[in-house]
Amino acid sequence: MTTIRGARERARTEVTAAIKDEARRQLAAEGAAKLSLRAVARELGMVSSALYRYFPSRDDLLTALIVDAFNAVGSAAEQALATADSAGPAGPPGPVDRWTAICTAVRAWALAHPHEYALIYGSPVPGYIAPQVTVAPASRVGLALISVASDAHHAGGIALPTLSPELRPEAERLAAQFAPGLPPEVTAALVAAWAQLFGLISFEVFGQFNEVVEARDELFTQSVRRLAHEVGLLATAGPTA
Amino acid sequence: MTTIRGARERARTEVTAAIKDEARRQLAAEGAAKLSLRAVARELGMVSSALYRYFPSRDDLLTALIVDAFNAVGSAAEQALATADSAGPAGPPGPVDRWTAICTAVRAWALAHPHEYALIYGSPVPGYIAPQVTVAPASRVGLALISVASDAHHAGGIALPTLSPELRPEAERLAAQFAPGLPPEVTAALVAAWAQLFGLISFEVFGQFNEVVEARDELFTQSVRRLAHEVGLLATAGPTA
DNA sequence: CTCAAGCGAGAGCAGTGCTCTCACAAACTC
DNA sequence: GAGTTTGTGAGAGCACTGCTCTCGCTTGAG
Repeated sequence: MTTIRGARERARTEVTAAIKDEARRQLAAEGAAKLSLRAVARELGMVSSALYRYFPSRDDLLTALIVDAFNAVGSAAEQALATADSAGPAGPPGPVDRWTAICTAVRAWALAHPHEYALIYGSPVPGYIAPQVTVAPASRVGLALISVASDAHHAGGIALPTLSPELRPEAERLAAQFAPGLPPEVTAALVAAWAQLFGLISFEVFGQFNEVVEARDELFTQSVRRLAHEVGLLATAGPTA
Repeated sequence: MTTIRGARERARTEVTAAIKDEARRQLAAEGAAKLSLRAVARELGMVSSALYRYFPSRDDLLTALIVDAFNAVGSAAEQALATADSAGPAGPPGPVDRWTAICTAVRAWALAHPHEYALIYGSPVPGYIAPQVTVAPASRVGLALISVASDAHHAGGIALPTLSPELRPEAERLAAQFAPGLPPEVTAALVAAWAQLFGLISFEVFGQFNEVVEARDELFTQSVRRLAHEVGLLATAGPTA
């Protein structure tokens, strides 16, 4: 896979990585709106036009950063789930704890990288339309949440939420498309919980809780457990028990 | 109050309104990032430097638009609550219906004004710090939600949610600061529901539901009723019954 | 060894927010 | 009513921005 193809290609990947690193630095310092190609080039000791050899436009640079951010938060979620499953001193964790592990990891990543979080879960850039390459990385967190519900379901550790008749067709469509084998009651609740989870995180990251909520850890933890309950997850019963 | 002070002041308020109108038009067309003072001035037939007589900087124009947006969504919420209370063919509406009226109105406003919504509930502008004048308009939706819970509580139509011991001190602080007379169990759940409500709306407005959720009306309605239930609101019992 | 491809430098275009000075006109004072 | 203060618009200019184009140099493949 990573066969060295020559000095030129190696230099190219190195410069590409350096550009993205510097861009990420400016992103963290000033935000996406003030990300300037010229400033990146200046900091890297090259001239602005040279950057266009690596990224055809500013939006393409942003796309690369968006994909990286989605992958970062996605792998944070996946790793949190993995370590929660492995480091079990008292047996395998229950579905609620697995759910909480993912949510907590996403929140921690968001608080550690607010500008990258804003890039992917904040206001969309006006003319910018997310290219197809972003959808797979973007769905990693959602898939992790689905897997928790799916494992719990197969282990019998799930209680079906109520589902209004109006929402049932949509729930069945969602189940068929994203979580085959999961009851529609669960998938509908899952999608809602997914959005509400990011509502909690966004309000904290974007400062809406400033001067309002102080004990944010505690509020988040309680809310996430409630969301798990809404989805139907039960505190007892390990994923494979 | 609005005594006409002379032609000069009248012209000033007129021009100020025209600038904000044109800026709002550009906001709706292109988004906040592409809002250009020069373009606004061009459209209004004046020179760019003249705009600085009315708004000291681009950020000040944005602040004015932000305040207007908060007031717009706030009054939409308040009016929705008022009409829900007045137009009752079958007696006064229950707390859940009052809650749903507010949430639905906020969502409708957000979908109708996506860029203004992004301005106030999306990623914060990097260097921009919300001045004090924004906090009162910003809290109107929250206050409307609180009033629904408060009315229900005084009418005995509320069921106390569970409250973890870790969150209790914060909940009591919130109750004392924002909703005197409301039980801490309710205020904690209320704040969480507030954030989760905007999570649902933001995911829809910002396109996170694209290619995922189709029946958004139904999902929103069910989720909002669940949130009302989480806060402790009961479907029965009118606000003053 | 040759030659096309990749690359950086530089100039340049159209646009941006913002500052400054200058001239004019309205509004207030005496 | 004359004179002065104050608000206002126009214009030039500064330091930026994203982006395009051309020009040479270097590199690696044929």
